[in-house]
Amino acid sequence: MGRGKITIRRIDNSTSRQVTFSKRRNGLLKKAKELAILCDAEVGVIIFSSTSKLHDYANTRAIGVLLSVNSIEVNYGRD
Amino acid sequence: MGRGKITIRRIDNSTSRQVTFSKRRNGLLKKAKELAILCDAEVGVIIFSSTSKLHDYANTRAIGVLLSVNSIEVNYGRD
DNA sequence: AACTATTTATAAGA
DNA sequence: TTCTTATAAATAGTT
Repeated sequence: MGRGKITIRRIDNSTSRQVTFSKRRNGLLKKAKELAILCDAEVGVIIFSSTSKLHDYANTRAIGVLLSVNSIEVNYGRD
Repeated sequence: MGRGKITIRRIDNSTSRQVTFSKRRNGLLKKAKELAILCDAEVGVIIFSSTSKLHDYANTRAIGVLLSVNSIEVNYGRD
């Protein structure tokens, strides 16, 4: 979707890769939130950029907790 | 996107909600995979439907491990 | 950081 | 419930 069609393979140009990362990250998080609301689901998204930096997460208690520390005993689910 | 515009709020009709869930779940996972490949990122998506059933996850070792059990000591990150 | 031509996702309908 | 299609939304390339 855009001025041209692309193939899904690693973007070599670092600048383009960063721009695309930023755009698509936002799009993914938006869709995750929409799915959660529309369908009453719990949806979690975590994204590490290629530099291992955590960029974002959305909507699920357990994931939020999980990401706030590096090593933790977790219990997954809704109850 | 579709025959009509919708507002983002919980879909009351159970059947419609299920249909939308199925469609959007697939869309979200596809976009997650694309982001991971295009931008060389690690992207994880987990989705619990409203009945607490795990539906899917995509692309990140730690999440895969995490979801395979219910309670586990995890170490998050890329190394 | 905005714009817009196109592609892609998807809401309804069949 | 799987397939179709009109339309909304995301986004690739541009400015």
